[in-house]
Parts: sequence; C-alpha cells; structure tokens
Amino acid sequence: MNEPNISESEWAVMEVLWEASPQTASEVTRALSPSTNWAENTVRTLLTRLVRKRALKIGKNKSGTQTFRPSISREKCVKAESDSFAQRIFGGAAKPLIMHFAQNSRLTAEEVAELKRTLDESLKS
Amino acid sequence: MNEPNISESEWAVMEVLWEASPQTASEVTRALSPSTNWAENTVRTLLTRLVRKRALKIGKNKSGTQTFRPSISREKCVKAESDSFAQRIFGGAAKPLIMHFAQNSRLTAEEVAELKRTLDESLKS
DNA sequence: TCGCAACCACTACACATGTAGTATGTTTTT
DNA sequence: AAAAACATACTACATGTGTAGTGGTTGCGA
Repeated sequence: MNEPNISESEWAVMEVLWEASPQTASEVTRALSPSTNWAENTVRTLLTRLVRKRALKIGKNKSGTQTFRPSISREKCVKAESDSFAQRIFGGAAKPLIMHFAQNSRLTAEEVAELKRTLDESLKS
Repeated sequence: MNEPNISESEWAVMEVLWEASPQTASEVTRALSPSTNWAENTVRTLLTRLVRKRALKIGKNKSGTQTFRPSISREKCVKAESDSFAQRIFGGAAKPLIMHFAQNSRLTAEEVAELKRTLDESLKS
C-alpha cells in the first residue's frame, strides 16, 4: 500500500495518465511530446518502470494493443510527495512551510481570501 | 550561482553545517550519528560531493584539520528545493499547494492566526 | 502479398546516490 | 618507539534515473 517513489520524468508520465486513461504508449508519447520531445522508447521505459513499481496497470484495448492506467490516485501520490518534501526540508512542520510559500509567491487578494477561509475550515475538524 | 542539486543524505549534512560551522568531518559525523548512524567515511563521501558541487567550502582549523562550512545559505537552498517541488507536483501554483498543506496538517488556532497575518502581509508588497 | 509503420521485449550506458571499505600518512599515547 | 587513534584520498558497488537504440512480430494499405 505504500506509495512508490516516482521520479521526475515518471511523474510527467503519471500526470498524462491521471488526466485520461487508459492510453497506449504512443498516445502517452504524443501527449508528452509538446513539452518533453521524448522518443517513444523513452516513454516506454518509463511506463515499464512504473508498472514494475505498481503505479500503473496494463490492459489491452479492442485491437489488442497494451494500454496503461494508474493504479494509485494522484491524491495519494501528491500527499506522499508532499509529506516527504515537508519532512526533508521543513522537518515536517507545516507552519514554516506554509509561511515560506505565502511569502515567496505573489498571491492575489482573491487567493489570500480563499486561503484564509481554508485555514479557518481546517480548524473545524 | 544556480543552487546545486542536494540529495536527501546530503541535505542532512548541510543542515548540520547550517546549524554550526565550520566543523570537521568527525564533528559532523558525531552530530549526525544519533539520527543516521552513518560511518564516518559515508559522511566524508557526502562532504566531498558537496564540496565538488560547491555547496561547501573547505578550511582548516588551528590543528590543520580540514573543516567544512556552507558556501550557500539555507534560505537559498530551501527556496530552490521549494520551487522545484512546487513546479513538479503543483505545476508551480502556490495556491493549491498551500491549500493542500492547510488541509492536511493539523494546525493550531495560534498557527492559523499567524498564517492569516502572514498572508495579509504578503499582499502589501 | 510485400514492405512499412506500429508494437513490444530487451539491452545499453552514463551519471547520481546511498553506503561504505582500503591504503596510507600523521599524531598521540602509553 | 610501537601501538592506537585520526585524518585523507581513493576505490567500490548496487540501485535508481534519464534517455535511448536494436531486433523481432505483425497487421494493414497499396
């Protein structure tokens, strides 16, 4: 059940499949190509590694071609990566982390208002 | 001037030296040993790699023993790691990132109050 | 039906990381 | 001075990552 470690390149592949799945290797390659320009074999390697890590499952479409779909939710992975980042850099303390991003991003008044509401909400649980 | 890539183990070493520096290899090892229990040679390897990456500078103490001190500030590194994390996982958008941590950490009322102040402050710049 | 494009399984290979061990010189201690 | 303790530079080696290339099948369009 532990979330696997997903590398940066692999994450790009996962994003494509979280967006829409199942997809074939060439579809994933095409979806990535504007940003990455990776050879299809590169994408295939990443897909294979993600299957080995149990982050993806293989299926087949009607023509018998392999398709890939996530076997873990984006939310779980985001949480795992976030926790590990928070731990590594901020010793697990959420407050300094949030302070950092609050101070280093130019947020709009709207965003600040929404974040304040979210913070208030977070207390009621 | 670009911040070097600092791995997880290396980060632990940097933290020790950001805490207090300069320190010798054995001092760093001792400082780490409660949490990591790494052999001194392991720490030396990390120190050497960090020097090669220009994250540390070598000096000598009065007895002629090598000492190490950071050549980049913790702040800069935290910012670099944070930016890269935000980019990788949240596409660079600060709001969803902060929302995530606000919702997934149990913050105290004090902390929420302080964060709200910080958010307000962030608008006035 | 034949060649070409799509598929797929393997293989490749350099650099990064985690985690030491060895060999060797230097300085303290008995 | 011989042994013990440090200090330094090298070397090692498995696993992870980025980024493909090769070679064999095969279905489909001309």
